[in-house]
Amino acid sequence: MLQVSVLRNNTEEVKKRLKVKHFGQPELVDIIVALDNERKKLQADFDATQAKVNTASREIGKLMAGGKKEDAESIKNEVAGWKATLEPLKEQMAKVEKELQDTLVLLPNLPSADVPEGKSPEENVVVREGGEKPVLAADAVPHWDLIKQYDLIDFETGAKITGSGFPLYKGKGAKLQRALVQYFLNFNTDAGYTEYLPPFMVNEASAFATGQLPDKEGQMYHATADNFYLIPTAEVPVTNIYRDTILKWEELPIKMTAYSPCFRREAGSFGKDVRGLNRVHQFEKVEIIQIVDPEKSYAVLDEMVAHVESLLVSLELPYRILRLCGGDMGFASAITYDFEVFSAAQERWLEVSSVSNFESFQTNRMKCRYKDAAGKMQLAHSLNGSSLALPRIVACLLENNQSAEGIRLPQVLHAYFGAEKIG
RNA sequence: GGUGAGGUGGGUGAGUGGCUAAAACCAGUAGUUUGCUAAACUGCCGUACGGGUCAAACUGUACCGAGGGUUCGAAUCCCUCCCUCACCGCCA
Repeated sequence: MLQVSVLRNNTEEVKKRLKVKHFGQPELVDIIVALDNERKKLQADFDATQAKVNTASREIGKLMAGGKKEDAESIKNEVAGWKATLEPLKEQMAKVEKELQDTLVLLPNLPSADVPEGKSPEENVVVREGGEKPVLAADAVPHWDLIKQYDLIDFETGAKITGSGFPLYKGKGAKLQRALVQYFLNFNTDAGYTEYLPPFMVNEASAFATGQLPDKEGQMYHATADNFYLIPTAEVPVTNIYRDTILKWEELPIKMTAYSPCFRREAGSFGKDVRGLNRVHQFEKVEIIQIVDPEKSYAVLDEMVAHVESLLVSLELPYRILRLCGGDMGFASAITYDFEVFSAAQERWLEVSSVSNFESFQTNRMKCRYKDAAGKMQLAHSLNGSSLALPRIVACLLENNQSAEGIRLPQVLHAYFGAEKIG
């Protein structure tokens, strides 16, 4: 959520930047400022009258104590008159405030100055590529065939148990998941991130704070009996650790990592895009999250990008890093880098991580603040990234490393998996 | 799920209708003093939204789990809900 003060003081600049995100309702900015003006005016009126009531009430107390009952009664009558005017003011204020709030949450975060212009994924900018695309044998097959061949995942039974998009990992397939999660978590804790294992369902307040509500309600599974949402990413519960919190300056940066299953309804899409592990409703992911001093958030962003990159390098996968263009960015993000790995058998890039700086967009919703060196209250900045989402990593590991002798695993996984190859 | 107790500021904790934004203590912070691996004393020390100011000072309103209600006036009384703790039940 953007701060009204920002909209008020930089109205034109805000509209200009919203345009980079291809946001369709720039007029909301003016509406919000107008609503806020109205809010202020109403509050001034209300406060002045309430002050009179408070003063009179104290007076009544003194008069009663002094036994001057009649004087007290006459003031009471006066107070009753003021209070009558207070009621409609209060209602009006609540109405305007709600309208202001409801409108404010419709505005996406402003893209940072580094965000490239563009509307669609084709306009994302490739920042760099790394690793080497393997040259596969002529009979190389996509991961869904390899999964069958080595009996790693049973999609059909997963569909029977729950529905399509809920894979049932089996045998070495299941063990590979465990190995990857372990490896990723250790990689992150070695870099100074504190490990958490969060709840996998969250309440409404938490879903709102990180921006899933009201924007993406339909994308989450909703347990209506208790009004809980299944998390689409560990970002939601973990970032919410610091909801309604005032941090001390020295506590920053806060670095957290967490494994969680991720649940996504993701309606739409078809065909090749959704085959095998390309798109599923439940998948495993390890996430990294930081809450930092605003001055340092862009340096931290670079650090997180480098961290994820080194993780990919260690997996010996060909990858590329994209800077998303305005039109392809998420609602809450100020800048996003996507990581994609090359799936050699499908001959396409698959997204495996997304590292974003949210600046104060989430922390403003969450009321996550800190006291700076001068003792002044400031909103912290929040960032997060995947390190990494498993399904597509698995798809690429399988496809890129297939051979007549089985699937070779990168060195770093040997100890975790207990073998050097599958098959 | 049942019964009971309780939810007050960073922490402990007082406060059962007005003089309480809220005692006291601890922590924190600024300073004084003595001096030495620290002590003593003094001041300051919640948040939000307004007004005010270059910025302060100053000032208004709200907030004592959340939301309603009673009252001229509520942390304090009433109602609903949430949460925590204890015991019981059920259960991995």
